[in-house]
Amino acid sequence: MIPLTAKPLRADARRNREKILKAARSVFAEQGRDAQIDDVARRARVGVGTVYRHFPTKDALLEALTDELFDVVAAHAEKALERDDAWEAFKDVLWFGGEKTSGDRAFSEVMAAQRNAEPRLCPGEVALSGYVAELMRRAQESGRMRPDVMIEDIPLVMCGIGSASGMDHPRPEAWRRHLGIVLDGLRAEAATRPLD
Amino acid sequence: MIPLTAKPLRADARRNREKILKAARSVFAEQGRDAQIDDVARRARVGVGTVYRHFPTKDALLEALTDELFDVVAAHAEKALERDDAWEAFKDVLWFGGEKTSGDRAFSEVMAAQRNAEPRLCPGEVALSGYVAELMRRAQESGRMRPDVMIEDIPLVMCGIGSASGMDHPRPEAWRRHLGIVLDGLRAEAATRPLD
Amino acid sequence: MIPLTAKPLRADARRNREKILKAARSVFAEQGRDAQIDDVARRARVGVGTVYRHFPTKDALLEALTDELFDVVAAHAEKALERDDAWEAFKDVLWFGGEKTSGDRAFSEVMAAQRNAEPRLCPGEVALSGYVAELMRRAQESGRMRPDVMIEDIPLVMCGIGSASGMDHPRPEAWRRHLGIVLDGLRAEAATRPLD
Amino acid sequence: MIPLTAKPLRADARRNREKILKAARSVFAEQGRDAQIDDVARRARVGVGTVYRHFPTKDALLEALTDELFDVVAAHAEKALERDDAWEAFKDVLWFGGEKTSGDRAFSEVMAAQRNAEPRLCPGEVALSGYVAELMRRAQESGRMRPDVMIEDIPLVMCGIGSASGMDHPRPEAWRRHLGIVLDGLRAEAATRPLD
DNA sequence: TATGAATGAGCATTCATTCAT
DNA sequence: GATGAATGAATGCTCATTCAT
Repeated sequence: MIPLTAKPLRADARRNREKILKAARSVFAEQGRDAQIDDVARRARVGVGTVYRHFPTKDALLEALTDELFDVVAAHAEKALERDDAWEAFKDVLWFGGEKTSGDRAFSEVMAAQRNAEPRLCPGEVALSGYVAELMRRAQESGRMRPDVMIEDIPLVMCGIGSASGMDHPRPEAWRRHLGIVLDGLRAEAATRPLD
Repeated sequence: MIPLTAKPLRADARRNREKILKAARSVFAEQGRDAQIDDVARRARVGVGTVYRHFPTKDALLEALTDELFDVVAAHAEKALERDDAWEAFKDVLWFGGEKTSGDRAFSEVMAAQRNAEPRLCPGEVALSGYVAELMRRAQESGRMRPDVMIEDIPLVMCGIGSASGMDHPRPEAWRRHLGIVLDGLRAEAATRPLD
Repeated sequence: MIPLTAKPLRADARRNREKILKAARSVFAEQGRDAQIDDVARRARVGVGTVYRHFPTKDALLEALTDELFDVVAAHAEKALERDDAWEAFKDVLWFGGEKTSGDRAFSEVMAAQRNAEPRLCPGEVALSGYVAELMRRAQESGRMRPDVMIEDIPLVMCGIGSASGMDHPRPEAWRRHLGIVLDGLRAEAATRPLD
Repeated sequence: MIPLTAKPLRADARRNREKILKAARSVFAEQGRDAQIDDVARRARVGVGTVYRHFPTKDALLEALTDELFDVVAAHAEKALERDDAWEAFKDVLWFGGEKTSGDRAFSEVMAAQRNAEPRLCPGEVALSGYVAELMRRAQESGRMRPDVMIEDIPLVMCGIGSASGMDHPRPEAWRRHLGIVLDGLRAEAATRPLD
């Protein structure tokens, strides 16, 4: 990730890049993908041009945010693989993902938009998918997770959580209750009949 | 609802209104809330002006669609109240809601957008909420549904299902698997610990 | 060209289209292709949207102007074909073309820009080219025009004339003197040696 | 022209200036005056700032290129004054000018743009104009050049040639054929009637 | 009343120029 | 001096909404 020849000027450029990402994160989380680049620039205390120097299009910026999210959760999942109790590890990853994802209006919108176009898979998403699939395999082997769940079921769970984005107003704990229910439904003992 | 003085021209006006609603339904379901009014008009084989005569703003049209959806599901829920087995009735309502909701890109988007504004409650939603709450009370009383679920948890379930909208491409049954898991998690036996 | 079913509303729409073309003609002639669509709209006393309703992009508008110019000159050339004296007819077409072309900053700029992309040939240009080629063939046969000129030489003559666009300030007759010289150079007697 | 106090650093500064001019020449010749300064800087392997240190504005850079061109041609014209045959010398200057000018998209664009603003006369252009005027006087005196041509007619000839810039794709010899025709039209014998 | 043309605020993006390093 | 990141005014185009026919 870190180039061997770190360029000196990158110091303030990188700082700006971070400022922009941070601002974009909050602006898009609050207002969704329809938020304006000018708002991002303003909140980052930076000119629009600077935003465009770092991210060639609005979509590129949105992708950067999404990718970053996946990277963070993937990193968490990778560590979780080391735990002995796969089921607990799996749950931990979902809770962590919920923490990072819920309340981010743009995230679910971007995910949704992508499905209706080409489902661009960023590296982080691929990695995350692999880690979680492995955790699920182990958790099923240990008899804790119901055997009929597939990795394809997980994105839906995350989307459900993400859809609680703006819901924060009344009850920020809403997604936690939701994930609690889902996780209970994923237990081996919960299965009343095979899923489809 | 029905005006006392039924006007004669109402015949083809109502026909137009239906054409518009039908067109809007399919256009918004396919393209989400960003779809253009012109597209709706074109698919309804009607001028834009006519759309605006029936629905003063785009949001009003979107609301009409949402309200209608709630009305349909509420009607179904009202009938479900007559069934003996409250738990089965409850499940039936959710399956029915999923059927109506999934695959409608705009529905979840509208719901999401609304939360970040004033959470306008349409009559149908209020009614539906009441019916489902009653079903839940009975199902909990009968010991089939976990006692710590609240009516507030249900919208999230529906949102999760709705978020599977565009997902249809790969697997149209995705939302069914998801609802299956959630319903299993809602059973009394599934509860591993109280929801927050 | 004229559709059999003339639509009624086209009345004011066509009027607007003409207003826009007229305004565009003068704006682009004065300021060149860098003129702004907003200026065109303002001069046409019309909203920007209206310009875009009639011409989907700035380039489309520019093309419409160019095409129109070619159409007019082609029509003139077609009539010129009926004259007995081909050489006089040929000269007449060039004088007419100069009249229509000189002083139009955008015309030469568009022509130039096109050469560096795909040399889109509009119907009018194709037609004009055919008529002029025929006039040249006859004029050469009659011994009035030098036999080594080719139709490909003519666009350059017109470009030369067009390049006198802004020159109007000092001497609006500049292009006439230029064309006079060129025409003399095109006479059979003028040839001192074959062109390349 | 040469400052009295030659500064030491001038060595690599001048080298940079040359690099920039060379790069600008090719970039603007290829892409016309709409080419970007960043492209020039990149091709010169220099930062944008360096370009701006040497040329305060884009227009200044463009002017420098034009001036240089005029200087070169003026120098050629000055030498041509020494020749005995003024008509041959005159033709030689035009051929030389064509050689330097054709294929340079920016040159004609700049010339055109200038006419619509203040017709800034650079020293080279003034000089060139003087030399060519003298050549014309002599050529007319010798009876080889038609007596009704004026120095003001020459820029138009050069513009015509320049307008063949992008035309190179199909036929790089296009401008030569054109100049051949024009020169024939400038001969005394060619005149069929006085120019205007 | 229906139509669809007209409107114009709004937004993404570009690029000449400035300035901190 | 050189660098290239930052700036932000400028511009092409969209689309919800209005209104003349």
